[in-house]
Amino acid sequence: MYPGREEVGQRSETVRRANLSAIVRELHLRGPLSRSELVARTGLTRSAIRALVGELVAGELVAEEAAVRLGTPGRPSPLVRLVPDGAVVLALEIAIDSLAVAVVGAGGVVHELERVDRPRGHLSLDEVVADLVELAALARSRRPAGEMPIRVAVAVAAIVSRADGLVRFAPNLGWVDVPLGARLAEALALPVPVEVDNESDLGALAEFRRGAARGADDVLYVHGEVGVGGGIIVDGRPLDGIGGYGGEIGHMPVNPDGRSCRCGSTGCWETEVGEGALLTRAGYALDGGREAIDQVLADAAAGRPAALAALDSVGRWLGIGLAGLVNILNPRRVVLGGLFSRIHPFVVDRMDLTLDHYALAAPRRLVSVVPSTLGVDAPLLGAAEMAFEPLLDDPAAWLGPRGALVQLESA
Amino acid sequence: MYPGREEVGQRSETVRRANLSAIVRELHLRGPLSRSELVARTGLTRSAIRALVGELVAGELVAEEAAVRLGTPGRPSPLVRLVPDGAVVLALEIAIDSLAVAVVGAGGVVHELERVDRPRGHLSLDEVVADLVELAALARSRRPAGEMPIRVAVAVAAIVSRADGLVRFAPNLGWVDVPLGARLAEALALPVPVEVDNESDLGALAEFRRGAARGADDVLYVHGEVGVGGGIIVDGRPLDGIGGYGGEIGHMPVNPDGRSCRCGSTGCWETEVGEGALLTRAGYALDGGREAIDQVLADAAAGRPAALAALDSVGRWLGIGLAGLVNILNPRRVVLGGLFSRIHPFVVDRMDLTLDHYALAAPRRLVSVVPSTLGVDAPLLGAAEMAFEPLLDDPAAWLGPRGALVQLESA
DNA sequence: ACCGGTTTGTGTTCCTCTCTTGCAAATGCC
DNA sequence: GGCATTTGCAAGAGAGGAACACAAACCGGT
Repeated sequence: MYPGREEVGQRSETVRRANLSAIVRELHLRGPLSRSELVARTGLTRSAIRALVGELVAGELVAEEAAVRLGTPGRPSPLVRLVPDGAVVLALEIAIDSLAVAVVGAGGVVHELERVDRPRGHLSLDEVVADLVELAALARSRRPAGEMPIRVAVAVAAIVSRADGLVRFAPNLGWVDVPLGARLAEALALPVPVEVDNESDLGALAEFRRGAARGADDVLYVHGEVGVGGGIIVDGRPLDGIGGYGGEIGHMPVNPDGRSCRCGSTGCWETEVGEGALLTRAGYALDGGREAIDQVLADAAAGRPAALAALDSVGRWLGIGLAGLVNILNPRRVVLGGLFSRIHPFVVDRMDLTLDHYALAAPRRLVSVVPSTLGVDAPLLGAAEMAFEPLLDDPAAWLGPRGALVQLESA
Repeated sequence: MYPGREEVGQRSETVRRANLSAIVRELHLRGPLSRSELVARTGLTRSAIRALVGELVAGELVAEEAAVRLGTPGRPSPLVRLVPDGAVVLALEIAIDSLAVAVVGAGGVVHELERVDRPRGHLSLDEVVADLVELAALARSRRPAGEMPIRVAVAVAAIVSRADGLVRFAPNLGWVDVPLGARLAEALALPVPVEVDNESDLGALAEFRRGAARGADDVLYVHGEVGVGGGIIVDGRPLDGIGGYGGEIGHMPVNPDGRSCRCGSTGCWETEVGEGALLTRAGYALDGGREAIDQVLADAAAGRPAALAALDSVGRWLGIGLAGLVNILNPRRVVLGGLFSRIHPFVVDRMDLTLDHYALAAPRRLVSVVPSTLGVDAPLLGAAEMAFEPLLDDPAAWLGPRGALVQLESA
């Protein structure tokens, strides 16, 4: 129903492609499955599954193992699993306080993960790119020689134009209209595309696929750091918007006569729930970074009134903002990431009560607000998930003629 | 990419179904097309198009006409068009001030349209259903005897649970948890399903398909009446949310310490931009209905300060609310419907300026805010569009064996 | 402990569905 | 009349479905 763009005609090859895609996607998302489970999941016949899996096995993307006996009657069905080294991606992240890189294999296996602290403040594109390239080299050096990721993806704390890999606005880095994707592609010198996306959008994807929002088709991921970012999943698909700028929930006006925001607007949500709001209300200096937040949490745990009051206020404004978003989006699950995940125990009561008041009853009843399960790595893992999309979408393009995994040129 | 639910396996029939659907959908959305244009649009071969169109012609859903000569060289291509009487739907609307019914033919041809004023205030379900049935009978009486709509859809100013046709909350009608769909189906006594949806969601669909948002894949429709409703299109698909309650933008908190809202919350957007806010600020009584609004607009046209100030305030709050929505959704187009369409000339400047301040630069640049082109009929026409979906989705199910248009039982 | 019956699943062959390819004919502008 | 475009038709290729035989494990009775 309601296809987005021009529906192009289908042909026999389309069917095969869609079916291969369905199998690989199931394996990627749910882990190893027996052939008969694949039959049940896809609705295809044994013959078809057999042929399709055979093709994937020949292409060394998946492997079949001896049947596991699980107490069920009948002939055991061979287990089909993605081979973790069959296809890997390189995921990068530029966060406020750290840089990270990961090599992730098909099925979501994290082969390598490196995260290093990063001083806050403005750094040049060159510096950041150089650091990332070094990290990537380190991670890749521990992998089999000659291993080539099928794609590279970067999560960055910024407003990003996905189509061209341009960082539009990154106040924490001091970047405006910076060609991150192109520069990184050049510096990495890998013969594969480099994609760039917002860290909150990718955090949403990761929590949706492998975290706290698994199984929910409508998801809102709210990422608190210095600013507040959001990632939205609608009916299983990321909400990107026309320019890929969707999900900038931190700049939703909730208090139009309130404080001015670094985006130039006034009363944005992040001026009430961001790191700065918490620190200011708790009586700390703004430039304390993570240590200051740690201090606030320690104070709160110790029962100090200033910290508790600050957290209470953040909890209230969290509830107010989420109420609006719940009314607009009617999600099944809201996942709190970053700062919000850390303060969750201290704010949950106030937040829930506020949500009860400000949200409509019907959508409120259906939503659950939970902290992130992937923690700081959510955006990084989301980048990996995004990087796998082309493979999941068209596995045949990655199956070499004689079983070698090669990348075919595609439009 | 990113399929929402379990991707079911595809088979040959799936291909045919998808291709038939693509053809019918193109014809429905773009109007008559030559066979060769269909070839270009779908990417299928002439032979395939020939066979598919032939099947549709045999089923009397489409007709082929003599080629039009348009000065192009080559053999002229026959024009394929949906026959307007081939499949029709019955669309109904329960608005604040009126009831309406339409009989719409494939391709969006409005055969009949009746709208009658309705007194404001609480009416029982029985009364409303009886009125609608009467209106429907009137409209259908002017149509060929024996004509049977393929589906019925109702737009209603309420929070609706689409899945079961339940009206959850309709403050203007005084309804809570009312089984509108079931009762209407019973009273109409037509052997076809009756669907119920929110009038703003359907207005969005209509403006997206045939109105001011045509060609834009990411759309926000904002409907002002007593309350404020919204309809959201994301990448060409309606944003329903998990319970179908999505798009309730009227209850987004924009002024959490402001007035209390009839939904039970405080500072909802509609308390600042709804009809009540406008009337109150302009110094009129709240129960004036449409006449009072007319008076405010007349006053404004005459330059009376109170009316101008009230409109200015509404314009400002419109800009504030839209800024949040633009940041969250990054739409290509925002369509103002209902009350907002009427006051648009008076508020556009203030609204645009406010939007400039409160919205992020990147998404702001890409969006255009325009008044509705379908006016009061947008929700009604949206209901028709929704009612046509099953046909567009699977035309074969509506092609009888010998060319008669019959509805097949489907899961 | 043994031994068929039952259940579940595989392998293989042939069939059907659907679109593509290739060639010849038709049509209308220049 | 030449050329470009499109149609119509018949043969061909790709892909999954259906049916049958067989294999492997569980289950219960003896």
